[in-house]
Amino acid sequence: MAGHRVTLKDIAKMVSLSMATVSRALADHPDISRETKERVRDAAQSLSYIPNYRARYLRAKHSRLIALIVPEMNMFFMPSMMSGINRVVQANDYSLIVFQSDNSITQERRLVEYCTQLSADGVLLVLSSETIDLQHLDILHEVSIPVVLLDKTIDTVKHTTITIDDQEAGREAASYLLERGHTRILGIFGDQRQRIGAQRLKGFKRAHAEAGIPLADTQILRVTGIGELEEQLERAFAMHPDITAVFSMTDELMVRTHYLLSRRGTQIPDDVSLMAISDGQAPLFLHPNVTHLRHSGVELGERTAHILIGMIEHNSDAMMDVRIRTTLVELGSVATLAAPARARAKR
Amino acid sequence: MAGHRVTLKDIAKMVSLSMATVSRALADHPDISRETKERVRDAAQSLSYIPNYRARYLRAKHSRLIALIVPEMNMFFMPSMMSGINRVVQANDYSLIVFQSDNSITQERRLVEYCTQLSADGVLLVLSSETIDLQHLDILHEVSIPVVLLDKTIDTVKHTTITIDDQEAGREAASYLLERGHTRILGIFGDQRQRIGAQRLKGFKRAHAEAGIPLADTQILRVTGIGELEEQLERAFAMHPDITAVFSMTDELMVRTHYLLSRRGTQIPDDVSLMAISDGQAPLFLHPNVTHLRHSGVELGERTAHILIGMIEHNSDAMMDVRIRTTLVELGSVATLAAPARARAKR
DNA sequence: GACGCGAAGGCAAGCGATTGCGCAAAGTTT
DNA sequence: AAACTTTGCGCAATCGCTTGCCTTCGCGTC
Repeated sequence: MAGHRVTLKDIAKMVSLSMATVSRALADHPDISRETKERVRDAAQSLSYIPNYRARYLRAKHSRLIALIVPEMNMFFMPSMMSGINRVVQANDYSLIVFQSDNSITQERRLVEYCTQLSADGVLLVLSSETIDLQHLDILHEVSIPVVLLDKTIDTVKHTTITIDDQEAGREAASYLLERGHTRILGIFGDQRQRIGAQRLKGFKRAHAEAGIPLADTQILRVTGIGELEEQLERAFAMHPDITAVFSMTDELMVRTHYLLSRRGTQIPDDVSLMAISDGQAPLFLHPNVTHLRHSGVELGERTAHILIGMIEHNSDAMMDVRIRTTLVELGSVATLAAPARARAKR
Repeated sequence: MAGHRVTLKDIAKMVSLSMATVSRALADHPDISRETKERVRDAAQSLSYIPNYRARYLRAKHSRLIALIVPEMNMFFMPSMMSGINRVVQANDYSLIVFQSDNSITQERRLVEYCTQLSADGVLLVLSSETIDLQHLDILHEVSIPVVLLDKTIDTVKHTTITIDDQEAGREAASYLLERGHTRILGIFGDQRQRIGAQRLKGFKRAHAEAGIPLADTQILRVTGIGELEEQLERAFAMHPDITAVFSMTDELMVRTHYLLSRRGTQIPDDVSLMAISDGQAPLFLHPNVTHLRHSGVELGERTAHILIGMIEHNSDAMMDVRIRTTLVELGSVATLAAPARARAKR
């Protein structure tokens, strides 16, 4: 019907004023008289005028767009993280535009470039599994678009990063189990090329070292595809019949482990205890609920978004490296074993 | 460093040509000579020129932005749906900008308006639970922005809608159970004000009617908050000790039901069979894997995005109503009961 | 030699807003 | 009454790019 969208010009024509005046009137600029403002507003109303933000932003040289690039949408971490991000992004009048790199560095590169072309005001990046260096982010720096890396990342001294305190989480989990008398713990880890996996494993090992408990390399599973888990698990149990606890680095690994354990008839926690690092949802719908070190995806998302917006608005590019601590949530999946180790823990 | 972004003007200056020529050269316009094109391209290279899409789009009167408004990011359906949407959106050179309405109609309204201000080329909308009419979408129609409703929706004759074939799914699930001899099935449903819940229930009832099996209203749980489930479940089992199967309308309800059943020591499927409508992920990490009617979030997302893009590009506003069929995935959570009902099914 | 024509580019008007500066009329000051 | 201030508004440039139409030039044609 309309044909063309109503613009300032149309309003200007209607009230016989210049576009400049109309613009200022709508913006409640002090230079404009009260009555003029009213006339203009009425006209805008009656024409059902809708301001064109893109034109406005073009002129203002920003976009109020924040781009989020994720490798994939998995059901465990992403939703809560995105929810957190989106909440603060929206609250600050930005819009979130999300891209998937499908874990391809090529895609990731393309998307980063695309962000510059769209002149995003900032970008949030969860690295793809193929990403091993950060050169493709230089272009963002050149056009001074701030970027913050979150969750999955690699070591860098040039970019602001915000992650779980992975190493500490790994350590705490293992300590928790060790303190409860478990001296043979099976650790299930993901791809070791990712920092996240490497760090959690490091903490896991450190806890053993600190407690003076030996840790065989065969107690550590490095699972790159969820399909491998079953076989690796069986082998580990065969090799170490004395395993009393299993630690799972992620939710995905945890639910799968829980399933496999249930299927082979292993009782949790009577036969084997289970513990994980989790964002806290999955542990609640597994029986028994699994004790975990909780990292809130929402919190990570919110903090990240805050930081990015801070960088955008203060034009700062101070680099920081924030680590979010996890909190222990004790549910029913860990048994406390008898005497010896117990005593030591109490000492 | 740069101070200002390199623009066509800078290139024009560098090669002493007009902006128009530079623009055409970069666009490989036939009016421009081969050598000029090369000179221009080289200059663009050396200045590391980045085209400003927003300026281009402003001029072209479109945005290549598709907005997706969702009520919330839950872990079950959203990730796969968004993944599907995003894949086709990206493949067609649009960008997806996502908003959360937090299940608030006020927010939803605001966001829809925001879409017009950003001049999104199209809107994908998953209705908030508070939405009971679609007036707030009229504004989209006025400025001719196509919109398609998906998943959670309400009845409408004015808007293109794409959903699971909910009623049929409910019917099939119940039939499946009935055919296997379950004559006392507990149905767990969500909020009945939502079309999705009402339809699935309708199908559930129809299956009973068709099979001539009585269905007490107490066999139907209407759960509006997941917290209510436990109590309702207990009450139902107390009232109907002869329940042999439970049907769960969604993943969320299903995992919770599975958990509660496990906790009370109910064996699946020996004591009680479990069946659900699901997007197919959760059933795999529960033990035993649960038999379900699968609806692919990815597929729904992809089809929806395709349709919307079609509407955008062909400027069509033909209204349609597509229903996606579910497929049965038989896993280990349903037992087949003995004689009587069996016989009837075979007949 | 007048004419036509294609090739290669430039002019300038947009897209829809914002904003520095200028200017006239009205009000204040001295 | 001359000199200043306000008040209220318009001019025109600008954001960065695209595109319809015009111009210029060289060349073939009759």
